[in-house]
Amino acid sequence: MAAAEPAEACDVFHIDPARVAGLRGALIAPSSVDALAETFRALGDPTRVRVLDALSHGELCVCDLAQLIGLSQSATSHQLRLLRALRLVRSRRAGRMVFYTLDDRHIVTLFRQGLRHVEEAAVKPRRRLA
Amino acid sequence: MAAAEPAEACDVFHIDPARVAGLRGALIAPSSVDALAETFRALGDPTRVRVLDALSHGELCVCDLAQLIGLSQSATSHQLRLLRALRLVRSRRAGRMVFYTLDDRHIVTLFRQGLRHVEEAAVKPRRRLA
DNA sequence: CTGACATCTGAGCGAGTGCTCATACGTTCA
DNA sequence: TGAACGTATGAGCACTCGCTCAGATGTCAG
Repeated sequence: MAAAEPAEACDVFHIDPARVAGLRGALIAPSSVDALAETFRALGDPTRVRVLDALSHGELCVCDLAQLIGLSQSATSHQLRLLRALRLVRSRRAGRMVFYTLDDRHIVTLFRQGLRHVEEAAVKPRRRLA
Repeated sequence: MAAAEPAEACDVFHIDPARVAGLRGALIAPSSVDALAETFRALGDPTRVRVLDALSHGELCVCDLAQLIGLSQSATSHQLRLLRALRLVRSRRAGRMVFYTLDDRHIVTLFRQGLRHVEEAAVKPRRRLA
């Protein structure tokens, strides 16, 4: 456990070692970290936010969805495939059309919570990167 | 408003036009969409998830944080800069060291909500992309 | 001031992302 | 069966991301 690491950072911990040990155990498990990041990454694109937001109001076919958010049919289909793989949306075929719905209402909650953060952050002045 | 669009998708809406009109008004505003996506994108990376998760348990200096999550000091600093610009973390200098904290407890709520989705999705079998 | 330490920052590279274009697939209708 | 329609998919390209490396900045001890 205490093997020789790259030592890129300082050699020892500056805070209480006991607290560090406690922290190590309290951290989210690696597998959950990756799954969590994967989910958030899916929400981290304006196009997919629009897709999911539109679907949060009810079922839509690919064509209508594409027009609604101003995206090409192909691009919409590609995004839906990704969202479907992540189990964020679900598809249902009806004739030549395919209808999509949200597969998990948790997403709506995440959106609402995220919006709350965004709105609160909008009040304070945003810092610049450079 | 009803100008000639690229017409890449089908020419007309398939669902009730009235419902489409209602949908257009109910969608999240473009500026909010971008801000929301920007926030979620920040959470959509395993490294940043680890950083924020570690900080959710309390203040940490860059050095300790880097060691805790097994990342180089430089990479950690770069990520912290990004998170600071998004107002997700806040810094406090103490001598040569700089301590970081979460700047918004909403993030913790988002994590918890996200984990709930992840855990639920883990039960069902995941679909493949191809 | 000088050296040591903690952190920050810019440049640059390999990997990944989101779009378009062309085309294939599945369904309906004549 | 064949054409039309809605959707899905693969290839390719411009762009972005996250890391490392080298060096700058800021702080403290002697």
